[in-house]
Amino acid sequence: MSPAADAQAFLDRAQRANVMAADCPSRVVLQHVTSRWGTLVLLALLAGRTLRFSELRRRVGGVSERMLAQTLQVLEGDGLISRHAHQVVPPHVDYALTPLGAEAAERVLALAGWIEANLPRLLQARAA
Amino acid sequence: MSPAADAQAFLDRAQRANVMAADCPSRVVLQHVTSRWGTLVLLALLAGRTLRFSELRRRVGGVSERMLAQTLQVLEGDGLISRHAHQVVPPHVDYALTPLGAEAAERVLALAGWIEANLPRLLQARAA
DNA sequence: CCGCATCCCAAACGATACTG
DNA sequence: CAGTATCGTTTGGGATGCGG
Repeated sequence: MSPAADAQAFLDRAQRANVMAADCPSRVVLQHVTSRWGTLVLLALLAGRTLRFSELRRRVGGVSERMLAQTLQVLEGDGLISRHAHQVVPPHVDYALTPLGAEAAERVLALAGWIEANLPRLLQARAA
Repeated sequence: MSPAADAQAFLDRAQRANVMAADCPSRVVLQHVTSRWGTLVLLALLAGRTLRFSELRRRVGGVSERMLAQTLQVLEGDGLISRHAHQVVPPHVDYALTPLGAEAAERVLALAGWIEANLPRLLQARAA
């Protein structure tokens, strides 16, 4: 297959992105955003505007340092989170949502908020 | 602590459910809904109304039999999916969203749809 | 205070084979 | 067709210690 055809195939896939396709790049982003700690980090930053590492760790109940650092790196890699390290002693690093991240976080909030609001219904359904 | 106080504490937690708290039951539901295959199964059923096991397997690209069966059981346990087995040979089992599951799936669609629509921006951000 | 590196265990996952 | 059982591999994720 020619490079031009390769490029066209890539653009076609990118244009009609489909999470149901196993090899669509949108799957990867979806994994990151819906990952165990990814959702909670996005929610914490949506509520808190800009937070330090330790503040995030306190707000996201149960997360370990390792997982928080790793999650932040992944989301930063996707352009959803911005990281700003002040060069001081002791270290001081701020995290915030990018505009892109804020849009994603709002959708996550819609889902998480619905779950919180409907938890009684969900627990009742679970019992049955 | 008295049983009455215990019960009150439980109700308080249930009433103001908070996914940021490590021990909130809403966390469990969030995990299920945002799990790797959970999101895709919900999306497939939202688009397809009612689907058989093998149809779901075909629509959710890359899922194994094992994981699909397990995911369906979990979501059924949460009351988000209904399962109806016709007693015939060969077997015939239909899956569909419950009203509760449809509400959740719509929120998942909002998120997944945003990712699909903004994939070019996301891939560009990733490159930088 | 931040977060990287290492080690290690447990859970998740996929492939295959098998059953009603 | 719709699963279950078993196995082996991969990944997730906690604990600890170190460096900036």
